Amino acid sequence: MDRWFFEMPTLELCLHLLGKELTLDGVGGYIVEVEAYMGPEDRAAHSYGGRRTPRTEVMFGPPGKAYVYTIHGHHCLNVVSGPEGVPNAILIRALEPTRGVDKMIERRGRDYDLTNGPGKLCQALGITRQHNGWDFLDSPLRISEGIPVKTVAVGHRIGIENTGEARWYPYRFWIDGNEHVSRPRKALKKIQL
DNA sequence: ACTTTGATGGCCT
DNA sequence: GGCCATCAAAGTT
Repeated sequence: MDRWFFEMPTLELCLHLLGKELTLDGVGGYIVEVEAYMGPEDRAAHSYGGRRTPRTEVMFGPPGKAYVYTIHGHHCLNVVSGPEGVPNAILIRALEPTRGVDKMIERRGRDYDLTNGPGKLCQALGITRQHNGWDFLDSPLRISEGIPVKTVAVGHRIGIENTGEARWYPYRFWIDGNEHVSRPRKALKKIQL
């Protein structure tokens, strides 16, 4: 990937992140599910209304960096999207494991359901708040070329029932038919790439 | 200093 | 499908 990759509009970047390989220190897999969080105008976003706090600060900076937050004792990884100053981010919700599976099994304490959820994949890869702000182009946390994607399914996002109309926004994207998607849902529509 | 709130996961029926 | 453990971050007093 190059710097331009992360300059794409957020929803477009979602499509292009699918199939890419995400790794930390040689452990990781193909990105198979993501969700967009569209900053100030998206009630489900941590940065809704331009809310700028120590937690959300990294989203106000340049795209291509990691935004890692904790919830319910778990960690979740986002790719900060642009344009710079607009606090958009893309939540990585699921991977298809490719590298370091033994390490993932050790960290997860089981040999199934290793990376089919935002908290699970962070545990499997060893991602914590210490990785907040890391650069995907210039750190051990990397996004690189992966596999071509034929069909992307689109649906509403998971776990944001208390956000009014925002819960229905079609901002969830996954590789159609992939076995590692966190919570199978019927697609609102499908996009052929 | 205290209270509320989840972009979850695991286990249950 | 539902319940709830759990804790950092943010909001409130």
